[in-house]
Amino acid sequence: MTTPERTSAKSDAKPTTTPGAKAEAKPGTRERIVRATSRLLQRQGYEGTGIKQISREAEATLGSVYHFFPGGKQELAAEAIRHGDEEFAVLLRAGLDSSTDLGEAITTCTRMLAEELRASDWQDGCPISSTALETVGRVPVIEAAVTEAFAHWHAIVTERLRAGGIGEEDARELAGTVISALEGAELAAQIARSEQPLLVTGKHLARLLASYTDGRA
Amino acid sequence: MTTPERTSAKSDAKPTTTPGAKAEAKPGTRERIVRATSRLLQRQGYEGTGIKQISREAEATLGSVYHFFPGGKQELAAEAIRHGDEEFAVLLRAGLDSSTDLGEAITTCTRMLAEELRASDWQDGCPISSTALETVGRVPVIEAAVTEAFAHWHAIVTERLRAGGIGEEDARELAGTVISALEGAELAAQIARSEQPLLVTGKHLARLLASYTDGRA
DNA sequence: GAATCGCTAGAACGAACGCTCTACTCAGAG
DNA sequence: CTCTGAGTAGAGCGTTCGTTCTAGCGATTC
Repeated sequence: MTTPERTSAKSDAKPTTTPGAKAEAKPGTRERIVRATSRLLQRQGYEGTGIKQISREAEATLGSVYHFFPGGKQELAAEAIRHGDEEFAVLLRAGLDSSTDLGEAITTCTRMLAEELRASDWQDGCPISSTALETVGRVPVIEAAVTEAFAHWHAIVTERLRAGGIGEEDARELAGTVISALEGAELAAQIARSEQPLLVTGKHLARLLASYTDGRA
Repeated sequence: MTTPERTSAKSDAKPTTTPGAKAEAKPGTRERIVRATSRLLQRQGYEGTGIKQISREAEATLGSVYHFFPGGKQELAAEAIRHGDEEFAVLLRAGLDSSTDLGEAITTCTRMLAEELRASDWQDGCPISSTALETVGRVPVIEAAVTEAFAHWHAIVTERLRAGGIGEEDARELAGTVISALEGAELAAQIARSEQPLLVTGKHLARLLASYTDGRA
C-alpha cells in the first residue's frame, strides 16, 4: 500500500541531464542533489543537515528533491552514503595501487587523506562516519548503506594485502585494522587540525604490515 | 554585556544534592542533567539530541537545565564531553594498569570496550566522537572540550608506554595511533554489531607495540 | 515572621524542521 | 494541434527546535 515499487530511480543510470547534453557538462539535477547531500552529511552529519539546505546548495527545488527521492531524507541520505562509499573507494584504490611495496602503498593513502583534509581546512573527513554514528541502530536504510560501504572498503584492502603476499586469514584481519586506524586517525587529524595523526598512523600501519611480510615472502 | 562571569557553576564541586544527603544516594539535579546529556550525545549526537529530551531523561525541568547551564545547549554539551572524557579515561587507566605486559594491557582495553559495547546492544560507543564530528570547526566551546579530551587520553597512554620501556618520542607517536585505532575499531564494531573489530585491532596493536619493546628492553 | 536565595516549574516565542500538495513549464508523441 | 508525463516551483501543513520569561516552592537567615 505504500507504493513499494517506486522508492527511487536507484541505479537506472539514465543521464538525468537534459537529454543529449555532454556527459560532464552540468551534472543534472539528481546528481547535483546527491553530491550536495554527500558533502553536507560529511560536514554536518545527518540531523544537522536540512532538506531545504540541501536543495539550496544543490541549486534544485524542494519539489525536485522529493521527485527523485520519494523516500524522503532517509532515502536521500542512503544514496549519499553510497556516493561517499565510492568516493573513498577510489582514493583507497589509487593509494594502494601507487606502489608495489605494501608499506609505501599504505603511507600514500594516509598522505592523500591528509592532503585532502588540509585542503578543506580540516572539514572533509570520512564522508560517512558522522552519519553512521548518528544513525547506528536507528535508521535501518542508512545502516545498510554504511555496512555495505565498510564491507566494500574492507574487500579492497584485503585483496591488496593478499596480492602483497599476506595469507587469506591475516589479510582479512589486517584489512579491518587498517580501515579502523584510518578512520580513527582521520578523526584525530580533524580535531587536532594537523596532518600528523594520519601520517604517523600510516607509518605504524606500514610497520605492522611489514611484520607480516618479512620472514615470509 | 553578556554576563561572562556566570557561564555556569563549573567545577564548584558542591554537593548539588539536597544538603545533608548521602554522597551516592541520588545524584542531584546538575549531575543528572550532565549524565543524561552525555549518554544522549553518545547515542544520537549533538544535533539529534534536544534539550527537552535531555530534561525529560534527566527528570529535571527545562528551568533547571537553563539554571545550571545559562550558556544553553553548547555549554551543556561541552560539560557532557568533559564527563565522557573522564569516563573513558577511567576505563583506559583500568585496562592499561591491568598487566605489566604492554600487549596484554592493550588487549584488555579492547576487551573491556567490546564488552561494554555488546552490553549496550552496540549503542554506547565512544562517548564523544559523534558530537566531535558534528561540531568540528563550527562550535568552538565544544571543540575545545573535545581537544582536551583527546590530549588527556593521549597523555594517559603515552605515560603507560613510557613505563613499559618505550622511548619518549616513540611513545608519543604510538599513543596517538593507539587512540586512533581504538576509536576507529569501536566505530567498526558498532556498525558490524560484533566484538571482532575491537579484538582484532587489540591483537594488532599489541604486536605493533611488541615490535618496539623486543630487542630493546 | 519576614526576607532571601537556590532551584523548580512550565507556558509561550519565533524559527526551522520534514513533508505534502497543487500549479506550472515544456519537449516529444500522436 | 492536443496530450502526456517528467521535472520545476514554492506555499503551507503540523511539529519540534532552542530559548526566554514569570511565577512559585521550600529551606535558611535575620
